[in-house]
Amino acid sequence: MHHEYKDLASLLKVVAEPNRLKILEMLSCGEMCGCDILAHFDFTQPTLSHHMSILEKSGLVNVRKDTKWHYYSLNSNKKEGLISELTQILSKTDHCICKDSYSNC
Amino acid sequence: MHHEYKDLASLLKVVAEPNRLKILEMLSCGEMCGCDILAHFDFTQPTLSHHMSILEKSGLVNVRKDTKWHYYSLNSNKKEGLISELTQILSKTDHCICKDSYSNC
DNA sequence: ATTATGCATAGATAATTATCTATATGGAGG
DNA sequence: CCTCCATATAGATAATTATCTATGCATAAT
Repeated sequence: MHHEYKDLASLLKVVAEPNRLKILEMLSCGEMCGCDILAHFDFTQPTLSHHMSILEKSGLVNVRKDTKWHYYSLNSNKKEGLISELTQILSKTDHCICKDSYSNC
Repeated sequence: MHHEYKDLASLLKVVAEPNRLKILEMLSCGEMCGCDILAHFDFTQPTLSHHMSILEKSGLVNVRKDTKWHYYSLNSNKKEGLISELTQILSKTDHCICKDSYSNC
């Protein structure tokens, strides 16, 4: 399995969770701190911390730490990269795996 | 949690797997039968059957059954719906959750 | 008829993960 | 110094899932 698929799948996995999708949508409006994000959910603070950590590690979300508060924001470059990679892999292209020499289709 | 997030997350989960991503890319070139798809992978036939079943149920892939063979193809409408929904949820919009009355951001 | 092929199903297993409670850390304000 | 508040970490658990082997079933080919 090529890195291409694994890497994109990993990033998609980050996004493929309803709570994280909602968080990302909230951040599309602008920067928010953790406690304000938490107010929109039913789960506990450690669970939010878990989700934010995953979003952060993926690169989709940036953090700005101001003393007590952590301000999260959407990384637009990463977001656009995700969408364009997904779009490309699902679209008919000349360098599709089906065109290579190992293929018999 | 609104249906919107759950539904989109479910569809993203289908796509967030390296082998299924590769299958979808292969199908972007056109229809393929199961055995030809299998030839591109190291896993066993029941595993492919599992992945194709998930792709089929999601609506991303259609099947045409011709006697012994099952010919799989990409459902372009579903594909485009996925990309547009993801794009929209990650973009700043007027009807973002942050704009509603329950929000304090 | 018998064998080979394409695909599905059943059942088991190991890995991942979303969640919880309990606790720690670290800054703000009295 | 002590108490609140925002966040992180540790450890446990239940659910999901990608994979395997074994087997069944239908059609094609000989």
